[in-house]
Amino acid sequence: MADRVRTRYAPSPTGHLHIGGARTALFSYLWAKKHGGDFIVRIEDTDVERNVADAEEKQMAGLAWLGIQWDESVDVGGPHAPYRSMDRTEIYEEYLQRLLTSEQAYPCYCTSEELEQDREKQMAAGQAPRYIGRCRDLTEEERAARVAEGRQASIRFRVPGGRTIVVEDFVRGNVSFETDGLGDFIIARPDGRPTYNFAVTIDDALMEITDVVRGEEHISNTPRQILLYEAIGWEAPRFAHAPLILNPDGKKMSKRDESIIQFIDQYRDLGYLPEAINNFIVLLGWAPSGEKAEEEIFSLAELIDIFSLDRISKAPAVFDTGKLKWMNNHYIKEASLERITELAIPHLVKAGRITESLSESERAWVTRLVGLYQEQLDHVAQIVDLTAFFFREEVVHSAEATTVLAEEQVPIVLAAFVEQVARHEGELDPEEVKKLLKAVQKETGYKGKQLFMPVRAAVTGETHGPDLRESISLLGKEQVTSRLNTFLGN
RNA sequence: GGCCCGUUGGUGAAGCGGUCAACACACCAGCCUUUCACGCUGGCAUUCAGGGGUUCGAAUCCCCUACGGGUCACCA
Repeated sequence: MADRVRTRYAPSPTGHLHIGGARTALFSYLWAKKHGGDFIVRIEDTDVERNVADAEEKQMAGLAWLGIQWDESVDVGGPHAPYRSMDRTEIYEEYLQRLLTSEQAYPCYCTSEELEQDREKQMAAGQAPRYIGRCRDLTEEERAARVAEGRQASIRFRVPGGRTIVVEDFVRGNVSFETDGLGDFIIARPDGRPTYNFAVTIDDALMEITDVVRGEEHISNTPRQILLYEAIGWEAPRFAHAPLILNPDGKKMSKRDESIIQFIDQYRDLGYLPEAINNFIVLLGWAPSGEKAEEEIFSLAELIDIFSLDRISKAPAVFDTGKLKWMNNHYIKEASLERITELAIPHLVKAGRITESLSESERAWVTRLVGLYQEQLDHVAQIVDLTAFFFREEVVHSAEATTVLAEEQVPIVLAAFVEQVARHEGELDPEEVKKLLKAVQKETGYKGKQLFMPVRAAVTGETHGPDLRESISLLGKEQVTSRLNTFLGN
């Protein structure tokens, strides 16, 4: 086996990049990079019926967005091309023939109906459903007879009986399986296309993958693959099976599950940051050790340094949406205002708040607007609702605002403020607003909440909100004046 | 049903024979602040699914039970 660590992420092109897939890819990537090795993305498209047209691009785009860079794949090529299973059929064919010739595999003529019946019988009898071996020891004549009947042959691997296969797993330690519980499994369909277990074994071996990282659902496939490696005379790679990811209810995440956003591009579209997603996802079933155990904010570079497969947990990981929000907010606060603004603009455009092409001053205005909310955003899309009052034609007063505005000093304070604003020349920058408010205070004698709350309530319609001076400044002289006058009935 | 695996607070999670059982999210209280948000400070498991054992000593090792999960496809 090559010394250089090589890992791979091998999705089937059936949909967008999923949380679970992203985690598997991340783990694989981190492990390879930690050892200065290679990370490969291979497309496992042997189930042609299920393949979805642009799923391959979607998967790769998702990885690219996360910053998970591959060294070899369908787009950049590499020394072990091609990287798409269905482009490798002649390779599988070669090994299939080899197994057939050595009688380690044999043609099976059973129909789906027959197999289904077998299964039902076994289930009814309380037995484990597995292939009963009807075609296992057919003579040449018997085979010829089935072919003459017009039956099609799939190819089964002849599982040796009475053996114990030990899977050496980074996370689970040694897990053993009895071959007697396996049953001969199909490695190629009647049309010659390999099944997953066969293709994955051939591909991993030929691509010199040293460490296979994948989800727990694959662990029971592993003994089959080990048997295949053995039959062909290859050394098996090391394995690491990551635990399942459960939804917040502690149930297995299903594709239809609506309690949780499952696809990476959905997070991207909502304004989650890739570094937050990576950081959150890596903690799904993995935890750092030693002094790093008390930390949980990690950059990709840092993760490459501290990640280790044997720190992956055996217990399922629960997707904690509250934690994700907190983490994304953390990264949003850390990001530059320019970057967050850039992400916010499309949302504001889509909501009809601003136009697509912004003049320099408009852009500066939007930047300040976003800056007002940057620290409280869980995800950037929230900017639309948060900034609603800036764009409304008429101020809508909340119940609390109405209460505040009923106080007796309100008309006096507001009238004084309108007057101050009207008398002011030039732009209303925050410092100016501060001075005007101060002047109102001197003039009317009202200060603190009695002064600020009426102004806030009348201008924004809310009793809560971001910095008042900046808000008023952003609203501009005209808007503030008209809103105030409307309220005062002028 | 067979075979594999898991089970620490409201939640995520560290812990690998001797700790007052980390840390974080959430929550509560206080501070900061014109409000909200942010931030800061403090509080929050006498107990590690339950029951047996091993040991001077167990969340940590062994066994049983319960619960949860994976898998037994011509899907990956």
